[in-house]
Amino acid sequence: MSTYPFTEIESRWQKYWEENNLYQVDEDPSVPKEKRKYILDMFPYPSSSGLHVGHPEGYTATDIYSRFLRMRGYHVLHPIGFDSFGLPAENYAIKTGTHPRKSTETNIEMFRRQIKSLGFSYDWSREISTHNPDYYRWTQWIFLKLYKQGLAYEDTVPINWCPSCKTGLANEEVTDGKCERCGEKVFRKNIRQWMLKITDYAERLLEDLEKVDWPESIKSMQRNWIGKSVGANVVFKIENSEEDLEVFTTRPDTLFGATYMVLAPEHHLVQQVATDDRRKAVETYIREAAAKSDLERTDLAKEKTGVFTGAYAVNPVNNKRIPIWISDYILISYGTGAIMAVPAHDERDWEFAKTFDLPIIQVVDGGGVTSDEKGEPDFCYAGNGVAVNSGRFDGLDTPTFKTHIVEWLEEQGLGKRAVNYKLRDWIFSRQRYWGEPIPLLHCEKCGVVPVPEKDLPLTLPEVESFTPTGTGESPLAVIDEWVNTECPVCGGKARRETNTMPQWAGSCWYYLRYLDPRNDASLADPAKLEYWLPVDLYVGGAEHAVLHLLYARFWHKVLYDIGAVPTSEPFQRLVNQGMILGEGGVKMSKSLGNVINPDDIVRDYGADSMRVYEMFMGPLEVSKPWSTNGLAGVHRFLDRVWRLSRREAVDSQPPRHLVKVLHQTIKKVTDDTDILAFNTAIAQMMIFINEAFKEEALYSRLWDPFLRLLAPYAPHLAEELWARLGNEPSVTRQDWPEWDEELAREEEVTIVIQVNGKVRAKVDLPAGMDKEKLEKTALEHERIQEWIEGKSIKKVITIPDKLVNIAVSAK
RNA sequence: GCGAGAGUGGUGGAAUUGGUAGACACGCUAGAUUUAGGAUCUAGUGCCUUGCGGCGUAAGGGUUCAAGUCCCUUCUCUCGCACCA
Repeated sequence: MSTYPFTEIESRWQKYWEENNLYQVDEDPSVPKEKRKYILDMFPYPSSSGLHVGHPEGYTATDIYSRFLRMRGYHVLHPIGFDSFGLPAENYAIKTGTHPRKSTETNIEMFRRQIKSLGFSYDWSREISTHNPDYYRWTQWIFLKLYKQGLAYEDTVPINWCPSCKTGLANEEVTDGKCERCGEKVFRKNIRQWMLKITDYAERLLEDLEKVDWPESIKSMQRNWIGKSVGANVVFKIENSEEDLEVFTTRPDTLFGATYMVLAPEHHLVQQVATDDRRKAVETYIREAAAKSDLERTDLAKEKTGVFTGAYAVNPVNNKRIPIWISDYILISYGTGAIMAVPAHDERDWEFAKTFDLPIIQVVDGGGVTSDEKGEPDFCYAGNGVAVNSGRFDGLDTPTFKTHIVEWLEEQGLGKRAVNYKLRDWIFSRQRYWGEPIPLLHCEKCGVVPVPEKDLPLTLPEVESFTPTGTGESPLAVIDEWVNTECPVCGGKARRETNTMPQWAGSCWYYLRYLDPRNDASLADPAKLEYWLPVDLYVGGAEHAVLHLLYARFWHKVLYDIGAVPTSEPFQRLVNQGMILGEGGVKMSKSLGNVINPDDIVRDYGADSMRVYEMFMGPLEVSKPWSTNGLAGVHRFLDRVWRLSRREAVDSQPPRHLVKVLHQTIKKVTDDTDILAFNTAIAQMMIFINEAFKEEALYSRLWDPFLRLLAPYAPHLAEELWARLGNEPSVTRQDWPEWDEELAREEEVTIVIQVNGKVRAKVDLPAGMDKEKLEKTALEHERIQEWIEGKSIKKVITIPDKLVNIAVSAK
């Protein structure tokens, strides 16, 4: 393949950019707020396998956009760093004995080299790594703020325990009942944990989604995850008991249809209400439920199970006695851990009632519910409708009934409006070594005591073995000289907290540290936070929709509440890049052997080809398959640019049609780059090159602006050709070209002539011809005459510069 | 099941407010050049048809002079959630 000397060109300009600190940015106060842009990539976890082709996709997009903005006069902050705490490095340490710091830092070096080889315009002076004590000092500082705000608490809770990783996992790290990292089946285990009260922020996390410019799918996933439900808590009396039974329902309008109650097996009243003759069955059931994994409990396909407790509750609306059951389809962690069951109007209750032959009473007329011989409906209707069998409420529609019944319950002191969220508090402990130590002490006298801020960072001790103890404690627990310490309050004996933070901690606030990465007095100078925040564009994978992006928003809001950041949301605009699949549209994976290594691409085709190809594949947001042929096509385009540049440059007036294509190209590339439609911008540059290639000469008046357009996309090649044109570097410091609408205009347009909506002729005419003239031309057209002959013309629609449509009817 | 999104040539994908469907690229075909080439250049390339012409944007219906685009119904695929009362 004929090819231009990309290797030499690329290394030359990368060196030049680095030596001249071309992309370093400051907080110049003379730059007005609207001319400052913060363009952020999701920073990578430096894995041992190096960069894959998915990384450069998002990184190239933000790089092109950053370079484009700079050329248009913006002050652009575009940083990068590494999310360097986490399990893989620790698992590697367990296997090989290599200290995670060592393998992590080796991996970071590899990533840094790979990222630099693609010519991204990062401000490397701001690089950070989350495992660095200068960084995690502030992660710990934020944790202490959370603790002091009452947002961190200890609790012994059943957590998802991965027997292979020997650690607890957050709900979000469990997929299909299996550990997201190792695939091992997860089961429940009670362990003392540090929890963060993200639930306190549920409402604001939900509401503020309105304020941000994010993909609707991500917003919807977050809403779904937060899972707000509005309904009522209703109190039921228990027969022969002092205790009341409170349930949460979103359908208080179906109270008259409640035919039984169900408690979660873990509900605190179960033991009390169970009658002696039922006690044995109840206890057996509780034991069985406890032994089940979460996966077994939530397996939808399985039959409903449960037992009757022997006790009865009283329905407050009609004083009917209804039996109390227990079943594991009721979750202790949601609502009150108990429900009123309305089998006629809830699918789950319906199944349960059918299994155990419990009564079913229809109370909502959905328009089609019929009754069987027992007088019970023959299917479950969960929608809205008109109330029936509900005493004086009969005839009310569902929403009205809900309002009325809640008012009535509140008057009677039997219930009140209630809101529930699916969102749970965040289990913030990991029983691992390679994470930020939680900066707390357990003092024999004072209880839990925070490490004084002046003693931060609380650094990780050196250990011999990274193997988890498996008891639920981290490897830190066996380092006596680290664990045993003095209480800073009373001076007595104290033990350090041995749990570490989960991997999400460091990534919750890294975008703040970029603003002031070497500050050792605060997490960042408030003036710098004020200068740059919020992030104007954040690009990364959709896999972080409810993990990183929800946690980061939560921390940001806490920091906002204590006055540490000036905005209520961190990321104003979010774009998810699509996945890059292997050739043929299958997933890229090691086992399929179809993984593309960016190093190979850079070596064989060059960084510019890699960049332009990844942007040319299709829209940024969608998944698309890799194609080496497609890559070669893009490389061919850059090679043509190179060969064109070798022609003799002339300063004469270029032909009109080329000037026109150039101005059309400037317009299209400007508009498309602005909306991240890089694929169509590149297509337009190809059109320009195809046209220019037909000329003998190289017109420098066209070439200069074209190179500016090319610069964000293929910065090395553009830089080289810019210099060869006799200009001083750097092209990236030049102004973005302007187009002239007049020069971009087509003077001749093809007019389509239709008869009854079908194209019958096409004519080339001068642009801007008026309607009458167009219509006349169309009607007189020879071919059209044939089509309309002997027919009567009903209507003629004329769209200037586009078409003439003649509607005729047969006569 | 619920929620979100998507279905356009052999392939990746283009198509303001409804106004020439298939830009650009890959692949393919033919030719030129070349010792040769998977390099380069030129031409062609949605399907059917010798031609006139007809048919074409998942399927069916509707609105309109005009529908890939708007409305209704159905199907398929991808992603997320999943007994959350």
